Amino acid sequence: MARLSDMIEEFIKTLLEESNGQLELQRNELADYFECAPSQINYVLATRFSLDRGYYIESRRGGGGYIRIIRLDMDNNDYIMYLLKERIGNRISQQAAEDIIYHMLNKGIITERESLIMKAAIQDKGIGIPTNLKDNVRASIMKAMLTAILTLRN
Amino acid sequence: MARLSDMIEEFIKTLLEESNGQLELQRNELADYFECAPSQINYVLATRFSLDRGYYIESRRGGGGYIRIIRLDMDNNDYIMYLLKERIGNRISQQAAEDIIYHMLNKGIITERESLIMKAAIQDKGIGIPTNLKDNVRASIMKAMLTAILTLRN
DNA sequence: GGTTATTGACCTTCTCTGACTTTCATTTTA
DNA sequence: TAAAATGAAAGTCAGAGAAGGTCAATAACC
Repeated sequence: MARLSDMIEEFIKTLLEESNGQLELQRNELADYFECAPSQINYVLATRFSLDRGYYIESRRGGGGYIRIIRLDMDNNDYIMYLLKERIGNRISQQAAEDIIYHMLNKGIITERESLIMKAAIQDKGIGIPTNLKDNVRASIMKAMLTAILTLRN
Repeated sequence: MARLSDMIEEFIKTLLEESNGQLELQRNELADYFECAPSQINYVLATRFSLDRGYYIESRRGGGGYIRIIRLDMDNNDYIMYLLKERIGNRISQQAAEDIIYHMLNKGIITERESLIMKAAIQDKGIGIPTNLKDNVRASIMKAMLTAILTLRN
């Protein structure tokens, strides 16, 4: 018997298919439709539409709130996906991060201006907190920026 | 666009466009037009036409009262210098930083791609350390990125 | 028995309203 | 004519309402 999560996953994927890889939905509406708890939707999003699986989620609370699901183009972005899934873990040094940015510039994934902004954001000086945490913060920031670039390329 | 606030924001921006960046309006009139509470107008002004987003509000109460909305048009380099030297100190909230990035995008100082990268770099989620330090780290990163942009433009 | 799924209670954020306050111009009154 | 009253604005703020988020406890599955 098909599990609820699977059905919701299928449903969302169909919608994504119909809407060119990007869609907005209302959490409560969807939960009503499947007669389940609203938090069930979060579970499906977390387990089936994670970054690892090639999706990016944005949302907004309050009146007029929404959840936006974006399918990322994994095939044309395998280098970035590799960076996100394997190369960058919880920590990364400034040198390593700069090397990655340099490489992305060379491959034409980002512009020179973009490379300068990114380098500024991951500098030791920029981060300005105790050294033992810097590499962790840098890894977070780096991944957040890379994810932003992924959503751009669709 | 479901939200009333967004509709009012759009409306005001159209008026501003037509009137060369400065306009006067009557709060109650506008509230009547949108069939909402007058204080809704204040909410829109506070959240969408803040100083960080590049607008300045003047008003006068009593008979013949008005609200004047002024779009700020500062030289781009001066604006960045103001951000670096005055606006951003040791700490800045995510909302304020996002408003500034939004404003820079509107003024054509940065591209949309650059704005997304910058927003990613200053997200609470991206920074991933104890809350009490986030605003400090964010301020550092923001200033580092702005400095990079400033050097680019010379 | 351990992993995966589901729910519900509680939290956070954003929007919108209404009651109350303040300010200013005009008109009335002593 | 100066002070008081009136009316016409705009401002403030707390609270209700409308979304989505989190997490721990339980249930279902393999």
